[in-house]
Amino acid sequence: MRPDAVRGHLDAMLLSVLEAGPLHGYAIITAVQDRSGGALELRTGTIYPALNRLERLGLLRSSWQSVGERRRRCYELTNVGRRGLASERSAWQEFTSAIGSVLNPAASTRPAS
Amino acid sequence: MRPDAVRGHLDAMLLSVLEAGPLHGYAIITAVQDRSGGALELRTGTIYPALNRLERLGLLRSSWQSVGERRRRCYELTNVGRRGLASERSAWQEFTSAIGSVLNPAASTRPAS
DNA sequence: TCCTATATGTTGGCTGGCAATAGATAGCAC
DNA sequence: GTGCTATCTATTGCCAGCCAACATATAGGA
Repeated sequence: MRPDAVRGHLDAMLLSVLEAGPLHGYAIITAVQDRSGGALELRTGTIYPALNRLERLGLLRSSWQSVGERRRRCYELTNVGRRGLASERSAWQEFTSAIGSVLNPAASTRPAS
Repeated sequence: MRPDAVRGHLDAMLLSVLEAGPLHGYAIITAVQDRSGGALELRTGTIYPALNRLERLGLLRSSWQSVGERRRRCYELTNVGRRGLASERSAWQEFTSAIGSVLNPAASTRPAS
């Protein structure tokens, strides 16, 4: 998988892995990696700025937690974020449908060519 | 559809619309638009440099044709281009599969959460 | 005469993920 | 008790690659 393949679809993925409940940054990286079967390895320089941006936009909210001496910043969806996720999902559908129909046009639309 | 939605998938689409036979630049734009149901409107600043690059890489070959006083530059796939298209198609499958499984994880992989 | 469609091309700019870097805690193996 | 790895957060600057804007020309209809 090309490194910056997620370009344009990062927000959707971040919101999606947070749908089931709050996660901290490092856990988000491993969650995406797990869900994608190891295909997607997000970098810290990719997600931390993105998480900040999503929080600034009101799609996420964060809170610090302590585990021993460790500090974790946990992110969770807001209601705005939930609606954002829904629209990101439909945008993904439109996107794959559009590109997909160019790459593999349905035979029925080009009957005998 | 966001303007630069094709980012990273342009080559695949160009090779794909040329699979059935040679086309010139302007016809490629309308072909992509038609196949995508109007969702994708490529710009000249997008495809002409891309076509040149693909020719330089040996995936395409071009030839000038005249229609009256008009000059058209027709592009067609080389054998290298045909193999390139095949690998672009499988890359597209892997890509949609990876992102898709993050956006909509199969219920079976998270049985009762 | 003007507008639109057809046709090809270039230039500069911007977006956004990434590589590189930085630094801290924690646990295990040796 | 020393390294190595995993866990955890964060910033900076780069650059690939598509796009907007621009430039140019033929052709045909209103």
